Amino acid sequence: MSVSGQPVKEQRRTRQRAAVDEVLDETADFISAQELHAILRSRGAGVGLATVYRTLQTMADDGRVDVLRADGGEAVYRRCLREEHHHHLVCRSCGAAVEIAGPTVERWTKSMADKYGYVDISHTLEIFGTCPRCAAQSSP
Amino acid sequence: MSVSGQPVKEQRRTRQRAAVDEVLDETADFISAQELHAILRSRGAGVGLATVYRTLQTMADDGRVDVLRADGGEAVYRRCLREEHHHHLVCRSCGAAVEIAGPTVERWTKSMADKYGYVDISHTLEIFGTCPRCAAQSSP
DNA sequence: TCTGTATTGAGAGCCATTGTCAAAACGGCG
DNA sequence: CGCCGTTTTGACAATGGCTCTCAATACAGA
Repeated sequence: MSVSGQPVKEQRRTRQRAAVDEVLDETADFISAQELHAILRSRGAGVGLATVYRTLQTMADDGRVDVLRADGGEAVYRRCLREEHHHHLVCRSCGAAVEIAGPTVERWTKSMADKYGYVDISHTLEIFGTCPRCAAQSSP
Repeated sequence: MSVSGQPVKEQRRTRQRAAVDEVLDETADFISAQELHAILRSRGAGVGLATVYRTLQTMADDGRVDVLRADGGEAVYRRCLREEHHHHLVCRSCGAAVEIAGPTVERWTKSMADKYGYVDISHTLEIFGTCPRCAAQSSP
């Protein structure tokens, strides 16, 4: 996936999509579709849940947001700064994330795949931990 | 998780748990709880779905099976050969997996975490691709 | 064998996510 | 500016994975 360019079909500018975009811009942490929907709702912006899901999905397909699975398997989204492929160092407690690139890892996965004859490779790598701020709060 | 030892509480040997164990032994690929349940059912061994879930979950907690999330977020399980921490090269098409260890990666994630002050680190890394066998079938 | 406790299982329940489809919103065009 | 074909939306139903409930049942040690 996301190997080809971004020959995105349509893409009308609508109030709903703008709203979702806005929330993503303001949020530095990974959030779920449900949370995003709740924020919009509390903010008065009426946007249907289905629309939030659709929008996030489209954005994810286009590579405009990053997706990863929370512990329970729930999908969480985040607007990323760097366009290129990268990974995250995510705070288990507050969701704060740092984007990191790992040329070493990329090379390593490639060599492993080659070694075993696997083709059309992709990979997922996320690091979870407790960020400095949260760590400080729990043991002062 | 799985940092501490395995102070597993009880663990009675039951027909159901043995059945699940058996299927896992015979299966080299990652399979979902639902699939495992279907296999048991087709085999005549009556084991409730809830039990399959519970058993797999317990095994996962004890580190006796590895878990990872399929594309749709569904959890898939597999009995692993090596006890220590490792990763997988998984076939997107048939689920066949190769276990691989990556000292380089372990070191890298550790250094990244340190760099940003994150503590109590854990990480997930899985490589997906098409195995030689499946690749051969699709373009002969 | 007896007994206290761990385990099971059928089914209800929970929750994230997707499908449906008529009504509403876009945006290019005249 | 209003028209129109197409894209989007959204309320709600429907899926599907997974968990909870709790009475019935199967262990395992005495």
